[in-house]
Amino acid sequence: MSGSPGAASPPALADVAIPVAAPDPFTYRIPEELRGRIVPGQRVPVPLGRRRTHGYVVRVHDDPPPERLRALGAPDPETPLLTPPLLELCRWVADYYLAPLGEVLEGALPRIPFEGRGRDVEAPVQQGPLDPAPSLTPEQEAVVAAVGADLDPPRFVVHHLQGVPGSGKTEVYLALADRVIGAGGSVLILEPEIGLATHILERVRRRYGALAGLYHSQTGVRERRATWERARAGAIRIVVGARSAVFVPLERPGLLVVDEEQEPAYKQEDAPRYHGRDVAVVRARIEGIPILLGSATPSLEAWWNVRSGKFRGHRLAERYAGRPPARIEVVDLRADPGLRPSGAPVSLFSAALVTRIRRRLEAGELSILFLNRRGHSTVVQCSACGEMIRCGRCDVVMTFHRATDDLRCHHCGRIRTKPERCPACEPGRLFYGGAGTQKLEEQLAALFPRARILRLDTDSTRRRGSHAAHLAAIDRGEVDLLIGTQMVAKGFDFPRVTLVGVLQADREMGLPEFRAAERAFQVLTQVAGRAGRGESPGEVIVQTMTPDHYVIQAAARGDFERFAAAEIETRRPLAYPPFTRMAHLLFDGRVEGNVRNRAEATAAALAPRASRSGVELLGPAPMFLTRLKGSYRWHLTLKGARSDRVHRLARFARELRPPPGTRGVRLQVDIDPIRTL
DNA sequence: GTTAAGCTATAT
DNA sequence: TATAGCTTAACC
Repeated sequence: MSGSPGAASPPALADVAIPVAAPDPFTYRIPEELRGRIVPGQRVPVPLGRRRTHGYVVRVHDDPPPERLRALGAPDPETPLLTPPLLELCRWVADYYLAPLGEVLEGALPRIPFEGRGRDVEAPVQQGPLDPAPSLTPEQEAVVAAVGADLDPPRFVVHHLQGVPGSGKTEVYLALADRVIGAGGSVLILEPEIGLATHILERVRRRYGALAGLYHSQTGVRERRATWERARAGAIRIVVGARSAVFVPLERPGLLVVDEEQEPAYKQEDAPRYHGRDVAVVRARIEGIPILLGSATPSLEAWWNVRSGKFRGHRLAERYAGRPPARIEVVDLRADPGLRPSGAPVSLFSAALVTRIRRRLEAGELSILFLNRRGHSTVVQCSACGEMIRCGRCDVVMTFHRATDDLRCHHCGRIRTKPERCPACEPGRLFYGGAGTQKLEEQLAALFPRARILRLDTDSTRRRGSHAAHLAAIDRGEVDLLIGTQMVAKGFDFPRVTLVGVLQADREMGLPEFRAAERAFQVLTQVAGRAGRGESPGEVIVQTMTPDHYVIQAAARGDFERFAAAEIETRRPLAYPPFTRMAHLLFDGRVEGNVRNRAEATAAALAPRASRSGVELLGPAPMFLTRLKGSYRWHLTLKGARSDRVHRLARFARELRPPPGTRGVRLQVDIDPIRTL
């Protein structure tokens, strides 16, 4: 290459990240006619092997080229799809989560057709007068003032708002949004799931009309692209969305909000396995703007960061309109009079719960009964030989479904017709044990034959639109008893609910994961928060076999501090997060021996490096769900106080060449894992 | 992701 | 010995 220093000719090479599972970008030649017109962030057509595909320019340069070099095509569109800060953010995601940059970029952008000059789609302008901003409580004002201080001039600070359910966190977000939008900036609000994002958007629309936009993976391609383009152009100034919205371009970004920051749904479970909340924090840092994380039950990590001064913490302790928090009563199922000698409850209901339900029915109020298990019977077992009906592809028992009169695997979806006799010992009779929402519905109907019962779980809301239809029926007052899985625990605001019954609180704490207790506390608090949002005070009954457990005790008192203080002391001696960072290595394949071999070989290669760098290596061990969808699963966990060292070891493991005897085994690396079952 | 090359189990 | 069926490595 000629390189006369003064008259620098435009670079001749471009690194292009292609959405394939290749770890590094590919280098292409920039043809003469495109020299000087190629910049990072552009999408370009490129040849790869014998086909033509597209990629994203991530760097232009004149470094020594690789042996083989092919030419890229004209960028389309010419305007880069990624602004420098978003490209930097995607680079960080690819590097931190060990994902190919091309795949990160592809996932960060909506589908934009080639040659399709970004025609601006008209926003649906419906809308009469907009809602005025309500006046805030002094508590809310104080938070707005504190966060607001970092808006102008903008400064990267992580704020954390802990507010009891119903304390008006959303109003705080919107008051801050008012300021940002008033000053010509834009705001991004992330919600953990699509349903919540849609729900919040309705509120935001009433306030900002066409300035508001919704963005998530299930909005149609057209709408998704339209929102993306309008946000980039500054026509939409407040975007509400789920995880993937963290990559939406914003004109003059002024504030990021992550609502319900503790929700595990922020973690994407397939590659790239990023955490929406954590990526949002990095984006705020890159953009140099404040970010506000909100929660009723903060993640232990966030709580710890507030304590250690890394985040600025704020509180909302009062419930809206001075409503008292629901009264929570813990019922010890072991002491219930209706127990069998074996200790198993005869019915799912304690006498206390039945009394309360009856009272609410008489008063014409709505009760929610929470059981986090769908289906009818969670285990079908032979009463003669003890054999349980298992999936065969997964290492789990199958659940009996009454509606379809069959058995289903909740992990792979396999359906098996209901056997009349035990498949193992023939004469044996089958016993339908364990309760899901369908059995609960049955027992409830037997107890209260005149009550109007609605069951809300993934089975009853599978059909498109049925979820909304059910919610509408509740709104119209056509339901007396609402049964549900965690679907009923989140976000929705039914003023008529005055009683919440938690059927099996212990269910939530049994999983062999270090976050099980945290998760249980969050779910219990959330579901309890559904009670007493209207005029009448609420009441919560928590049925449990372990009334003294610290999770139950703290949840019953609505005392997050008490929970966190206890939980942190269980994590400290075991060196779990927030004291450490983790990386999870999952090996899976059809041949169990090979899976095990690869896990063991990887562990052997990692062990000396791990001990040298102060990282703890757990395993190899078969996973809790050892077999899933026909694959065997083993895992290794890396745990250490230094994030960079844990990360480096995970990268090393990924780059290891699989030794012989490990054919057909896949390795999935998960940084900061949430689920490790 | 896609493709071609390489390898193994199984048919011929 | 041929071939399908699957895994691996490379793609710039």
